[in-house]
Amino acid sequence: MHDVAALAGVSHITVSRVLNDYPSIRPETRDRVLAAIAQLGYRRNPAARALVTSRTRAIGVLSPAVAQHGPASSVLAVESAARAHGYHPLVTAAAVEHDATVAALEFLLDQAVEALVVIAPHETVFGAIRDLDIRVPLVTLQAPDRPGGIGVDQAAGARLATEHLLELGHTRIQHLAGPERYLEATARRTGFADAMARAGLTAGATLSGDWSAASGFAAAARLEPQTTAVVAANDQMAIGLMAALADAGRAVPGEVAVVGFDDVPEAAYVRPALTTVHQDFELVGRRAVEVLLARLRDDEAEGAGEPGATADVIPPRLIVRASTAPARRA
Amino acid sequence: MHDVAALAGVSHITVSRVLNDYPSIRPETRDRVLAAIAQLGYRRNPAARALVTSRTRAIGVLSPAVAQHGPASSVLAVESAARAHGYHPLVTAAAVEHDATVAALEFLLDQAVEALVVIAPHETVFGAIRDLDIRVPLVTLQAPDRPGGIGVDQAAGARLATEHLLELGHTRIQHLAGPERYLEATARRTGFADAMARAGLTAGATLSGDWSAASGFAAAARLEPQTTAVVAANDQMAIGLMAALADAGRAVPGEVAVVGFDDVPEAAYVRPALTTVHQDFELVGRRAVEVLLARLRDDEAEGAGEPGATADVIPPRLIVRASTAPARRA
DNA sequence: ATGAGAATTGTGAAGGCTAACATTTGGCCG
DNA sequence: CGGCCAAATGTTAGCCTTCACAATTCTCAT
Repeated sequence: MHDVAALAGVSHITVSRVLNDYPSIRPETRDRVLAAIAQLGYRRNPAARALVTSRTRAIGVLSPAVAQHGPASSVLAVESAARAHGYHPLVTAAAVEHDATVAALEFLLDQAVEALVVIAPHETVFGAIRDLDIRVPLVTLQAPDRPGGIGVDQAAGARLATEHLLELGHTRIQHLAGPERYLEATARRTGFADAMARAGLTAGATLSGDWSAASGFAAAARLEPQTTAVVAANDQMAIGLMAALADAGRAVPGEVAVVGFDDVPEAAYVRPALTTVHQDFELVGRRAVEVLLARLRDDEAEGAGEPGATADVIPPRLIVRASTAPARRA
Repeated sequence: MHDVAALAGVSHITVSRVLNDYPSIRPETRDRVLAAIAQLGYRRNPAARALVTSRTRAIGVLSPAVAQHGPASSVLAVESAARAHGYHPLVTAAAVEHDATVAALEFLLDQAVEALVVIAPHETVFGAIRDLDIRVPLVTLQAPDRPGGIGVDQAAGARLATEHLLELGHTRIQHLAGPERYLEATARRTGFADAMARAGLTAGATLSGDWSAASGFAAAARLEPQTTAVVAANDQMAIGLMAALADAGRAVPGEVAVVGFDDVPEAAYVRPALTTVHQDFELVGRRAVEVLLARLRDDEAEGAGEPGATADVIPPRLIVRASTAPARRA
């Protein structure tokens, strides 16, 4: 910076002002400085900047350590939203274990992130958050019923899926749930149970998987004989389940109708095409960053009067495809 | 840090030494400092640290802006490898356009990353790299034939897939290629062409898609009537293609055999299960970080004597499933 | 012209940390 | 029991920015 100033024939503070779009700078001076910067290939040192402003402009992102569509989309959305606001994301993946989660959060906190986004949270994360006494704004994605939660209403999505099957005349329905500790999994299960209860029906036993197609495949063996429809907690498991049914010679949707959740890009291209619940991950990510930045601004303005945890609920959308059909009359 | 020092009854430099595992500190002193740190919940300011050491310990990751399995896995692998070495990743997604790529790289460089990883590079990236005069170590993933490239041998993978079809007796084979500007796409296309040429066969017209299942689906319409097998440049397109074939009542693999690429988790659970080429993304990511850190160490040791661009090639593996079968005799 | 006020630029300090050098403490040998 | 060396700890300065305040220059109305 010193060199730039010398080359442009100004003081270092003028360079700083040009860099920060300070209003009252003579255009000619600005040009001279800009030229010097370009000539020298100068880049401002973010560490020095962060030191003096005490703002890192970093947002920590805690994501599950899987390459699945949902989390990956969320990371992407958060990333681009953050960047659009001049922030940069520090992405860290962690397994579900308490220690790993704590370590990952510690890592992010050590980097002095100004805010945190937790994607696809599980119970452990909340424990870790409590243990750590986190002082930065934090949102959790896809758990809109929790304080600080933002995302698609998971329970509503599962309800939608279930009601779709009910409307088709199904009465013997089972739920293929995700791992218990994931908030998304429990919310979806609740939504399913709600819809069944509301219809005055008793659900079949809950099957459970680990989000993977393999676990959906395995779950098929535990399907009850009278079941005519399954609400799967995500598309991967639904796809695995359909594969197992196909292998067993049981027609989908003829004998068993299947609904997924997430609307992964492949959902429309498996056969039969998967009826599923679409989530707007892009919007969720953008909204999360907006909320975070707003809270950051509030903190800056004055410590008190925090608006608290404004839950932000985005409605899901049912996409009907070929994997669901009316129940055959008994 | 000052407060910690006061509480522990030592000077700030001793605190710094404890934090940095400096050898000669009396164990008792260390414990006292550690206790003070814990009591105060003190965290070292990374900006100040970076300022004085002039090391940010940040690695920039440029990834394509898609939530697909391949890139997502690579990001994840790079992330965990970097963290294991005390670095943190700055992930930035960019579209393929030149300007977007330059902007993304500029962004990373502005954050003073010490090294760069470019995932799934396309031609534009190399142009952008040239334009920017990048002075930090850089590796490109999945383009092992380029200088600084690390990854699975894409051409070899496509060759493997093609040879598998040839062994099954297929002679009328078409390639469903990825977007032209992606290095992975061209390498795979080359591998396919090689294998065909070696077998003395003429390939059918090259179909092209954009990596998506939808584009694979659309490509089915352009399949030549005599074609009995297709080598798709990725699994998504293969899945889309199979869906279209199923809709058209053409049996897979009976009438048309299909091979994919990537071995996405769903590949084993579509029906027919997809024969594909497996890549060890985890290993690629780890290797990339290792190479980068080694180069960083070398730079530190002395400017000269750089080992140059050590290309690092990882072999792919063919996974045979149900979507390929012997060609029917003519 | 001349002074007021605005516009533009400059000076000095500080932010939290580590490196280099300086000092103190403790152990051990003669 | 003094002195010397190594171990342990302290002092000072500086990394590169930005902020607060200060000084200069310019523009006009009088």
